[in-house]
Amino acid sequence: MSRSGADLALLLLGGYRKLVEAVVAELEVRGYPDARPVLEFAMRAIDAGADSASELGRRLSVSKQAAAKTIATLVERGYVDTEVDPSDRRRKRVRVTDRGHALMREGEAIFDELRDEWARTLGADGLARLERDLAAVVGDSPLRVEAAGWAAQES
Amino acid sequence: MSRSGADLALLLLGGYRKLVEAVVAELEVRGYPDARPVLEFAMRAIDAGADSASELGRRLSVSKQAAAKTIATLVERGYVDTEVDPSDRRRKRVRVTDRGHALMREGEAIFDELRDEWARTLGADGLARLERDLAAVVGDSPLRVEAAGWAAQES
DNA sequence: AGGGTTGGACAACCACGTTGTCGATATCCG
DNA sequence: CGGATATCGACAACGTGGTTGTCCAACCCT
Repeated sequence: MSRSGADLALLLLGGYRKLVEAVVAELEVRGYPDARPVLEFAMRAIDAGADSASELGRRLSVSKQAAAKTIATLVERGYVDTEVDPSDRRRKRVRVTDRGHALMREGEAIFDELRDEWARTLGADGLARLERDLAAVVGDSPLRVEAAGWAAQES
Repeated sequence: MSRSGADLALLLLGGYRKLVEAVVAELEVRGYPDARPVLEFAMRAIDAGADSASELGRRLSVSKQAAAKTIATLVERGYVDTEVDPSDRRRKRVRVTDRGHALMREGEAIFDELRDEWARTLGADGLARLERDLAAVVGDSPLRVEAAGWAAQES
């Protein structure tokens, strides 16, 4: 029944976690043991044009330092590389590598499979309604992924 | 439209954050500047019978050490107190204080107000459907609140 | 009595975020 | 042209909420 507002929050969080944990787990199986949601979302933003730490920070509504750290681990893991911008030598241009793109493709595929599963239990129109209602209520607010610890450990 | 599975995840997370951020912000206004979601949820569990660190850890699907830390900060802030269990001197019984109960009441009230707001934009039946669908899809899985950093700073 | 299990404490660590400061470039403007 | 100002990235310290691992004391069972 879930009459309480707090339960509603938990339900929402539960849905998110369910999805994302499944994706991370499946990505691990498919050869990306170090995929983390933050990294996924950051790569999306980078690919969509946030090609520097400061810019990435802005897009993700996060400090540029946090963005820089994320980029550092992305580079470390080979999902992204950087080169100094010849037209502005302060900047380092960030680009998603082939491996990075491969990861993104896999991630999207898994996400979509999961969504299809939901569509199966809710009905296609049920899912559409869920998404519409959710969108109505949360608005198009900036993303802000983070949600840090949620699945930091594999367990 | 949000056709992608990843967007669905973001929508869910967005909903959760929207709710919880508002609650924390409002609690701050109402005189609980140090209320954190983890604390709220932990208090609920304690009040519902998880009266020791180990037990709380189990209920929240979290290590007993993590639970102990949470209890420590709860004690520090005066929301909870402990006493050794006379019938088992290893245990420390945890109990929510009056101030803790007050906080919980406020929190619930705010959560419910927010839920009412949602009901206003979605319609009562729309919200009910949302909750039902969500419950169907996430199941009655264990809570696992955490979602750590999400609002660690007040900004 | 004596061994296994459980509760809590302590320490080290990880992931992700924050501020603050700094030097090096770019840009704007008088 | 040249100096003030803004921006970029780096580094450091810290906060929050997790994780392991180890340890001792207390409990329970045979």
